[in-house]
Order: sequence, then C-alpha cells, then structure tokens
Amino acid sequence: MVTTSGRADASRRGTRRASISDVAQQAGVSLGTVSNVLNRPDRVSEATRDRVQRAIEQLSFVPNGSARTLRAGTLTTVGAVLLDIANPFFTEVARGIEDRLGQDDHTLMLASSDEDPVREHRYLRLFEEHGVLGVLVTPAEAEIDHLLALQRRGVQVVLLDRRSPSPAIASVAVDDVAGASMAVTHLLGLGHRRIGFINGPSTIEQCVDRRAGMLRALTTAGLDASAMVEVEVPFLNADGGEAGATELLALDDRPTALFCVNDLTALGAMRTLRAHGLRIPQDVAVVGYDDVNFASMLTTPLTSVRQPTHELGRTAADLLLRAANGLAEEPAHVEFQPELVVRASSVGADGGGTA
Amino acid sequence: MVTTSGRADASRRGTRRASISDVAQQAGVSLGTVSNVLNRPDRVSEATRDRVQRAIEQLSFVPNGSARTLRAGTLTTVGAVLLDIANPFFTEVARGIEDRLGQDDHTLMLASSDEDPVREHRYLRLFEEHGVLGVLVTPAEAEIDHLLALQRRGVQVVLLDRRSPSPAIASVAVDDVAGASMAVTHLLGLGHRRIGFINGPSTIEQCVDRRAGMLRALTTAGLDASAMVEVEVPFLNADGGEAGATELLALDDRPTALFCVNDLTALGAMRTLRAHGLRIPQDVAVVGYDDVNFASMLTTPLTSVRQPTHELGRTAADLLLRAANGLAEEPAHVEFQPELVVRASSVGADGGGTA
DNA sequence: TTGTGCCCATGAACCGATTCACGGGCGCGA
DNA sequence: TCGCGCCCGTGAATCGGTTCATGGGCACAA
Repeated sequence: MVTTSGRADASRRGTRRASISDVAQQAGVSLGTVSNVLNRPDRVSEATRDRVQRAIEQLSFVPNGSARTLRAGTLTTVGAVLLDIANPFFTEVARGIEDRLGQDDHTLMLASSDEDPVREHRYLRLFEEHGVLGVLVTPAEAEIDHLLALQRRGVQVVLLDRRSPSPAIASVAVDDVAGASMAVTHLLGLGHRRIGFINGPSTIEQCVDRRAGMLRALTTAGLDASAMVEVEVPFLNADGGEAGATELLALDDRPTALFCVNDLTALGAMRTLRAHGLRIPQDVAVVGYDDVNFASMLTTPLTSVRQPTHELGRTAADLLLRAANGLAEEPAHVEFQPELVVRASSVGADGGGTA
Repeated sequence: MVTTSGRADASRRGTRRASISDVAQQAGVSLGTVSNVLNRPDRVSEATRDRVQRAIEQLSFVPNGSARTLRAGTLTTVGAVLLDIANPFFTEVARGIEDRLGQDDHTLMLASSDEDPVREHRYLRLFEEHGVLGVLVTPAEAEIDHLLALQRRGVQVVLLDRRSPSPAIASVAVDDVAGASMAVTHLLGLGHRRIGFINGPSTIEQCVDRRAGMLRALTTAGLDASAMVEVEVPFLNADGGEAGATELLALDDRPTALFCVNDLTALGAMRTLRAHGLRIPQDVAVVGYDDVNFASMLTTPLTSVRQPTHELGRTAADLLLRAANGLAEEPAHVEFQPELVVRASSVGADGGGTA
C-alpha cells in the first residue's frame, strides 16, 4: 500500500535502512550469527547461512560502514590529494594508485587541491576523520609540518611526485635533473650548440631541477652555460610558451633548438614558430617534458620526456600499504628515472636523422 | 623519552587516537560539554570553551567521523562514479561538482569506473556503506536497475551526461542532437555539400544522437542523407580518426568537409589529411566534438562543439542537494544546449571567411 | 553411563561520537 | 525571604556493527 505523496523522498524518510538486527530477527538467529555470516562464513552451518542470506536479500540489507569502521577500525580506504585533477599527469598517477589498491581490496578516495593549501588541509582533515589507512599527497607548498603531524597521529603519509624533505616521510618522485639532462643531451647529439630554454618560476621545484639537468648536460658535453639561452615565463602553459618563444626569436643570434619545461609550453612555442614561418625541426627543433597524452597526436609529434606516471602511483600506493602493514623498516624514498621519447619535433621524419 | 624502535610505525600502534572523553578528562569537563564546544559553541560559557579548546590542541584531537556519522547520520559526503577520469571532459565535470558541493560544506568522493560495470558496482557499494548523501553516476551500461534499487534504499541518485530512461531518477545531460546539428549547419553554411562523418559504434548513445543531429541539419537545409558520407570506426580516438579519414579519402567523390564524433577522432583525421598533402580548411574543413582543452592549441586550431562541462557538474550536484533536502517535488531532468566554437580548421584565418 | 571435545550459536560489551532529560546554581522580582 | 527561570553543564542512552567468553547439544570413546 504505497502512498504516492507529493514528496519525492518519501522512501528516504519513511523506511529506515535495515540493520543487522533486523536481519537477525527476520532469519530467526542472533546478531552475532549474522555478523559471522558476513565475515567468517565458514564458522556458520550451511543451513543457517542460507537462511541469513535470504533474509539479507529480502531486506536488501547493506552493512553500515561507519559502524564497522568504528568498532573494527577496519582501515581499508586510502585518500589521495592531488595538485590538479585536470592535469593528465595526475590522472595517470591516480590510475596507478587505484591499480595497486585494487589488488588488496582497498579503495581510493580522490581529491584535488588545485594547488590551494586550504583545500589540501580540508581534504586531509576529512580523510583523517574518516579513518583512512593513509594518504598520498602532492603538497601544495614546500612546508610539510602538517603532514609530519598527521603521520604522528597515526595516518600513513606518502609524498607523491615530491622528494621528501624529511626522512620521516616516505616519498616517490622522478629524477627531473636526469630527465632534463637526457633531453638536452639529445639535442646536443643532433649538433645543436645554442639551445633556448623556456623555463617557469624558480619557486617550483621542477623548474629548478630541470634547469640543473640542462646545465649538467652542457657541462658533460664540454660546453658551458653560454650555450643556454634561458627565458623565464610566469605560467607553465601554452601562453607562456608563446611568450617565451617570441622573446627568443627576437634575438639576433637565434637558438636552433628549444627545450621547454613542459609539453604545454612546448605547444605554445611550436605555434609561434610556425606563425613565423619556421619549420620544425629543420629550422628549430623542439623538445618538451611530461609526454602528455596528446604529444604524439600533434601535427608534428613532440619529442618529450616521459615519466613513469602509472608506476609512480603504483609504487606510492605500495609503499603506503607496506608501511601500514608494518613491513617497512623505515620510510622509503623512491626516485624513478624518466625516459626520452624521440619524435618528429626534434628528428624530422625525413632528414635530420641520426644515421 | 621516545624510544626509536626499529618499527617505523611505533607511533601508530603505540598511542591510541585521542577520543572525546580524553579531551573531557584533560579539560576537567564532561563528555557532553566537549561535544557542545564542537557543535554548538554558543551553549557553552567562554571560560569552559577555552579550556576545552586548549585540551583539544594539546591532545591534537580529531573527531572520529565514523562515530559521528553512525550516531548523527550526518550525511555530508557525496560520491561520484565517472566513466573515465583520464578524459578531460569528466575532470571538468568533476570540477563543477566540487564547486557546488563546496558551497554547502559537502565533500566529494571521486571514483572512476573505467567503463567497467563491476568497478562501478563496487564503488557504489562502498559509497552506500559509507552512508553518502547521494551519488552522481555516469553508468557504464544502459541497464540502470541497480541505480533504481539504490535510490529506493534511500540514496539520492543523479545521472550524469545521460538522459534518464526512468522518470524516477534525476538526470543532467547535453543535447547531442542539437550539438551535431549546429556543427553540420555550420559546414553547410560554408558551402559544403558533401560531408564526411566519422562516427563510432552505434551502441554508444552519443554516437546515435550525433548522427541524428547531422541528419536533422541536412534535412533542414533541404538536403537528404546522400550528402552524408558515413564511416564507422571502432574506437573514439586518434587511431580511429586516422582509419576513418583514410577510408574517406580513398573515395572517388571525396567529401570537402569532415564532421568527427569527437576531438580525438578529429585529431587523427587531421593528421591523415596533412599526410596526404591536403590543406585544412582550404582543401578539407574539419569539425570535432567536445572542445577538449588542447583543441585550441593545435597547429590548426580545431572547430568543435563545446559542452558546458563545468555547468553540467554544478547542476548535477545541485539537483542532488535539492532532492536530499526535500526541496525537489520530483526528479528533475535537465538538458543543456551545447555551443559551437568556430576556429581555423573550418574557417581559415585567411580566406574562406563568411564576410 | 559418563566424560571429553567439537561445532555452532548466543548476546553482552565495546568502539566514539551525539542527544536530551535532568539538575545545580544564580539572579531577579515579588 | 521565597520562588521561578535561565544558563550551563552532566552523563546515560543510542547509533550499528564486531568480538569473544559462554554454553547447549551431540558424537564418540572409555
């Protein structure tokens, strides 16, 4: 006898969610037995088990996770606070995390801080309140005292895409110095001796490291910093790349190659080069960083430095689980090596080959 | 006197998380008073309040969310299960959702089903167990009985980017027929009379709708289906676009324009056109769908159909909150109109203008 | 027949918050 | 001086699970 009331949520307010004792009553057994059916079915006789299962279905019973977590302190969920969920780099990382967590039936709560420390704090708090096993964080600031405190309070913390400034906190990062060095060495190997570097603000760790990598490559090749023509742009996106490239093209002694601090920057730079009637790579070679998903799909596919994003996420999740299970002696600090992906923007499909 | 034991997790096992009664004891007040300080500070005298606050800080107390949810049934979290978190379309939608939820101090638990119904079910179950207020879902299958059941059990459900097949479930979608119609009308307006359509599998709702939109545009212009040269490709990505374009270019009577079912497909098609020495848009015009973030950054910026992704997410979250608060008479069904963004791939910067 | 042990089911105690009926103390008006 | 109310603070009851000490029933061996 269902009354179709005006309120769409009649069902919501009306019937209470079935609880474990409703099931027990329906099946004619005790509380504990239902719980055993759910968690340790082998300890219950088949007949009883069936009866309980039927009751569960009849009442469409779904156990209350809060009650379970409260009593058992189950700790099965892991939180992740990423810098920017719209960045393909981070979504790939998230995939890796999920992969690893899924293996052990853990689940992931995702959040994006959008580089805002306030949002980061809010999400960390939420995760802590929900009793997560641990958190994976790409901190929005260099300061990580709040993460140390969090870890002291019993929440496992692993830094993502950041080298840990403290041995107390585990971290997973990629060697940016090596990546940039590879990229520039590649350009040097193609004969370039004057290389433009479109870099971002030096407050960003990645920018500093990639610059260092470039210098290392030059030194190794017996050159000095004068072979590098650096411009600094405020934003690491296509507009920044356009501005940087415009500036470099205005120079008397124009570089023959460009190394861009990330792929979006490279994209803007390429657009500018074309607008000036320059061919890529014949007139100016271009190398980016990140190997975002569309780098290979551009009209002139972009040479770029690929980071093991998936592996980064997997490993971070793995460290977290190991630590949580007491398997880790002490916080681990993993650093991955990136890989250069050579495409037509540096080595033209016809001509310019290495042969 | 801290013992630096070999176990990194000494702190974890050792000290228990402070509870509300620890705080009460430390401050020399009762349980209820601490709770009042947290939730209804005005009912507590200032002196007591300060004392409790100090105790909270000393013990670095963080309330246990499970206990709170269990007792109060707070219902403050919302879950979202998206089809593919690596797709820029969905990350934009997620941003919109977060925006709206943040206004009311709700928080979002994100998950990606990767188009796998099993994963979708798992996450929905997790959300339900955690007592979420409701869920926003882009179902992986046409079948949505499980969502109806979920809603009957008291969890608000809103379909995301899907028209609801049932009036009982709210939905937010975008009018794909209109979007495709606009795109094709644009091409017809430029004088094209033979238009290639690179479409995906007809099991996907979007593909069906966009095809219908194209036909509607042709009919409206007094043409018939013979003006459409359709090829169907299995994957909605750049490889699919390449295959589709190759097929179309092999025809005796080559189309002068291409309408692609999404931007990735368009990207592949453009790559193929260039490889054949054809100029865009002078020889062949191209229009995509989705207006992904890099559409404007391509060497030849891509004309595309923009969907109000952010608004889609915002609205879905809004419907959910309204329904949860009993403000909605009955489930709403919102459909947005898309917008055509004209760029150089259809109307060359020089020449081909509409003037 | 009695004793031993195993299998299975029981239900009270507990997790950590919120809520609410209750009461002590104090001020104010009569 | 007495009584009424108000302001604060108290602590037991409660949410819905998990856990575990307890015990009934039965089979089998002595």
